[in-house]
Amino acid sequence: MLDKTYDPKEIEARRYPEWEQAGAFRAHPESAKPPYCIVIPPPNVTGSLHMGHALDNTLQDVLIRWRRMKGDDVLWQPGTDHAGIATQMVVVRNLEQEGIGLAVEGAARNDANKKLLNREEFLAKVWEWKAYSGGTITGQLRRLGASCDWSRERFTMDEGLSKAVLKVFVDLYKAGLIYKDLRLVNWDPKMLTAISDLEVESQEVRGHLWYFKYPLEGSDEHIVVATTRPETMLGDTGIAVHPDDPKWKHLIGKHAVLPLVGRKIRIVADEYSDPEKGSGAVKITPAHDFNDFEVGRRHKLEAINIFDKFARVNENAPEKYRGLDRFDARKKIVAEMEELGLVEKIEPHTHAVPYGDRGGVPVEPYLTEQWYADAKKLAEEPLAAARDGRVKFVPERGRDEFFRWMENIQPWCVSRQLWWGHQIPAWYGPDKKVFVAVSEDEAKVEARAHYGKDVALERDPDVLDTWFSSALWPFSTLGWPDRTPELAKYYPTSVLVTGWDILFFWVARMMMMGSYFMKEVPFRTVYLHGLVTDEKGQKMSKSKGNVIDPLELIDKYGADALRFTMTSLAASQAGRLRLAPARVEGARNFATKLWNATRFAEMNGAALPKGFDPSSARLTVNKWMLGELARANTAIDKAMTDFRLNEAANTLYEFVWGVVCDWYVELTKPILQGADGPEKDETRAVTAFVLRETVKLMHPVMPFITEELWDKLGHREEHGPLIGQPWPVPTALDAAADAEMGWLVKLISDIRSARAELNVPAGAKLKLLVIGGDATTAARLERHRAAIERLSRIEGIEAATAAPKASLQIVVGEATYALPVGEVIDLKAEGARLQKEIKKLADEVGKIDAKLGNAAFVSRAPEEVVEEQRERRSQAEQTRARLSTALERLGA
RNA sequence: GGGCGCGUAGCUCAGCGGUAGAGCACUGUCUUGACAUGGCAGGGGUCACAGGUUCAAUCCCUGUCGCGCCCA
Repeated sequence: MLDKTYDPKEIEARRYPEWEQAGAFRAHPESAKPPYCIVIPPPNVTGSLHMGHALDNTLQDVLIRWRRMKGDDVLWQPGTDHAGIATQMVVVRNLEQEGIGLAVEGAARNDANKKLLNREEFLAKVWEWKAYSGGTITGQLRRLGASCDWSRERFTMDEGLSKAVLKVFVDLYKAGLIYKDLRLVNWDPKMLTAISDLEVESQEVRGHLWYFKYPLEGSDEHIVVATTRPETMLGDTGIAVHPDDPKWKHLIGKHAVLPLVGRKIRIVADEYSDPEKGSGAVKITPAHDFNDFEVGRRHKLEAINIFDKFARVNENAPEKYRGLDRFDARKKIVAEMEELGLVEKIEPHTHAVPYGDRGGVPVEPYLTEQWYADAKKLAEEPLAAARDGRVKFVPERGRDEFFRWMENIQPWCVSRQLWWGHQIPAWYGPDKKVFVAVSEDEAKVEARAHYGKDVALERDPDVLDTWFSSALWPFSTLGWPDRTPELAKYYPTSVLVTGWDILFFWVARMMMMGSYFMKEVPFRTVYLHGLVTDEKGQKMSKSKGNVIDPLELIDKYGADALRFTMTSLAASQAGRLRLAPARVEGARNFATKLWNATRFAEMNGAALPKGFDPSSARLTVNKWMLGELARANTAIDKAMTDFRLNEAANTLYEFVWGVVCDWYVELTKPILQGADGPEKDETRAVTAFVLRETVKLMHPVMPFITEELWDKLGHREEHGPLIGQPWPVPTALDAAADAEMGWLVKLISDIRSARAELNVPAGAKLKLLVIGGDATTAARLERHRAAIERLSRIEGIEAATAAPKASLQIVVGEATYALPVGEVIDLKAEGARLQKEIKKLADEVGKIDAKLGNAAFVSRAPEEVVEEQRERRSQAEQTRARLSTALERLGA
């Protein structure tokens, strides 16, 4: 006997290891079954599960478990990401707590008392941290129920994947698609590394626009430039004005003298300068602004780098500013310009400032040599694949977003000045000549060939962008560059499930690398979902204190409840998915409901006879139930196929609660609790059958409770665990049974409503008099007598010619039903109720008449629509007429 | 500034040419032998606003307003 309520804790803790140890999650590349593969978006190895993971991985697991039951050879490829910059940051922060710093060149100014680690020592600490916390997130994914093939778990820095990274870098270099270049890069002065365009977030900042007067050479005149960044004037090498600007065009070709520095700078004509903005004249600092860099190049202006890597003023500036932080330098410069009377005015000004997404400080455009990948070239094939449908996006507008990004893509800066990551396989000779090779030995061979002798080589200290290795994930995890059976069978993978937020970071780059190295896009479908936010639509963050921890929800309501909630949340077209914790509670209640329905079945001897054939059912209620099951089955398959997982969840909810529990269980109680015989046997069998199939249909969404019930129902003994069972195939529908049950449900509902509205005491048992019922109705009433009596609290059903005066009356189909209530009834209230019903129907008839009276409607609308309106009118009118009769009789 | 998405019941959201739906909340009622984490019944909506297309618009088109996201 099942317990009264479902207790997820113990069951979840037991079931998961059981599956895993039985190898239920294993892929079988050797099998003849068709492949279905999803690669997990690898979470940060040292991270922990948040709501985004819970959503993303629930959706993947639902698809995976469904396809597994459908008979595919399923591989859900798990693994973790070394997450270079994020992990390095965490470890650095941890070390700081212990008073340990990094021995980064030039950084020691605040670190006098600190113990400093060199690269090797630091990496040892990171690996230590990984060993300590690396299992956390995979353990939490297990708690969620994720059925990944853990025997194949990979890590972006494990040996095989590192080998893939090296090969990719070297191959792309040799193909000219990776190159080193000196250009402006987004520099994070806190993390002390270059970052890619994508890692820059612009934020609106309320700042100022300073109007500086730059004296003209050999004149008392000034030219006024407006800037949001006064400190960069130390690196100004020119001034740009619009060629047609009447205010300044006469100065083109002349020179100004840069205040505080004394440098002579040229005034150039360039359309970049907007006469409407600021003063119309722009100071040009080629080394510290992307636009200025372009202007500088057009006019051959010198690029003077005035900052060091900490964004402190360097030796290229006048001595008194050296060593100042950029913001201190700003203050000092503004003060001095004011003293010199060179500040014309200062306006408040709101503008976008680029921030590093990790370091959280404004990034500095910084002139350095970095490694770049030719993203434009690599994007060609993915773009073609998206255009011709080799890769599909769900929802479709993902494709447009993808185009928008890929068609305007810039070179991808792949080098990072970090220690944690894949060190770039490039070695430099004494003359800085670079040798790119998969190993130092091979680099040496190349160097020997070049120099004609052995020389000392020095390896490039930089590491690769984290996304470089995750871009290879769909094939590196399958064994590439080796030609493994896994690679042959599972690539391209079936679907990639991820959030909109990493469409460019990750999805686009996987498509680039996959297309290039595998000659085929890495997945057939990209399924994108929104971001989970709190109830108010606010992004969850520690600082706001609105973080909902999925593990707490699992503790409180069970993993299945969380999964159900995530699944029913999934389809929103909005970019954000607001999570109301009450929904999780509702999902927990749903699990309890299913549990109790099973408990009911168990208590009533539901059991599946060997070889039971559902098509042998004779009772209308059972035939109908089996039809409803088939309907749900079909709807769920359709929803899953279309990636409308919320619809699958809603279908399950409505089916289990609204159909099985509310109606089938109640309708069959008289049979199950009545006399023994074939009807009882059949109903017990159908109940057991329906529950067995229901548990299968629910398994992808709620794996734990369903596996438990499957076992408790005794199926495990015979067939093994539920996770490996074949998915149900819908059976045929029975239209006659549907019609009859529709009638029955309406009859019972109408009686219940009338009773409740007239405040007939719930316990009062009334007689049901049938007036004007035909033979079909008589037969139906007879067949369902017990159910009607029980569900609508009736005692006795009899035919009659007219309703007694004091009775409730309802109309269902061709018959009128009277429930004599004697003194209990308030005749006025019953009259009002009937009048309300009549008015509703009359309104409907009126509306339909208006439609049918419209010649354009009748002639232009499709025939079936017109016919349907006529049919509805006739039904409504008949019912209205009968209710009017009933009302008259009440008054009589 | 450019692009996209969203404004539907008190709240969170489905629906997206032809009877407006769910969950939660709310009201009444019921401790009936599966379940009070429940049953039964009910109230609540000019589907943001204004035009247009159509026989017919919550749904398609245009514009306005509000909110959000992405890109500059």
